[in-house]
Amino acid sequence: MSLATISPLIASGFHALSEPLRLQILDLLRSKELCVCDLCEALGVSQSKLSFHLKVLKEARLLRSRQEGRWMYYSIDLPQFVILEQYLGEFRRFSPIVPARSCDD
Amino acid sequence: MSLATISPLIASGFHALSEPLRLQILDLLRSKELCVCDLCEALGVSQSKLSFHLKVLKEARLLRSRQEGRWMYYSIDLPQFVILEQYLGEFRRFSPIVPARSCDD
DNA sequence: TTGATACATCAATTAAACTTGTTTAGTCAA
DNA sequence: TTGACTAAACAAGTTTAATTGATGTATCAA
Repeated sequence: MSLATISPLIASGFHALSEPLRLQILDLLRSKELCVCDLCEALGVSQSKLSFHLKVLKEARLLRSRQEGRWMYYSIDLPQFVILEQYLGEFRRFSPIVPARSCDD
Repeated sequence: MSLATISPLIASGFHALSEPLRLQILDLLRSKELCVCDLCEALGVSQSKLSFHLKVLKEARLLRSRQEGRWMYYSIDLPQFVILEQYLGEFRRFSPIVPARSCDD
């Protein structure tokens, strides 16, 4: 993967991950999918607020949604996590072994 | 690593990574350290603007700086990249194999 | 000491993100 | 149908982040 051509999805992915509440949402969804009302209750935030952040996560392709009756279930959309993980991993390939210079820190 | 207790550094790390210009800066620094004027010239942005973004990256511990005479050299600070990479990797451990459900996409 | 260079910081403005309350649309049971 | 419920969409207002231009500090060479 060339880092010179940075996909807009990369930046928006990291942006989606930059909010504490959104990280909490992802944490809750790690093991199982949940509907919005479950998340609302678990996080103690308003539905409207949650809806905004779920939209950010979904547009960054970190979440997918599935409707079942009147409930909307959200779950982790793994591929984009892998892409972001690999993006960060690229930095290891070109940098000296950790820690770089320990002599004069 | 428990995801329930989210370090502020995690969120600020992802925040620092959420800006296209900051990603470009990191890209330029992947293979070698550079001084601010090198980055200024390579990116075609004002020194003041660059200084602001370098500070964001440094506060997120993605960059380190080293002064040599009147030049300030910036370079990748790898450990935090590894931490963020591992944070993303945790999501793979609990989710089904990629791709999750390929039947009805 | 003077002037030039390299960079950081500040204050003011602009832009983007987030919050909150309300409205709209879809689902389901009675 | 009606009414209760769930979630998305919308439209404020508020907060936070980014940009710009000017100023400040340190280094170095003349």
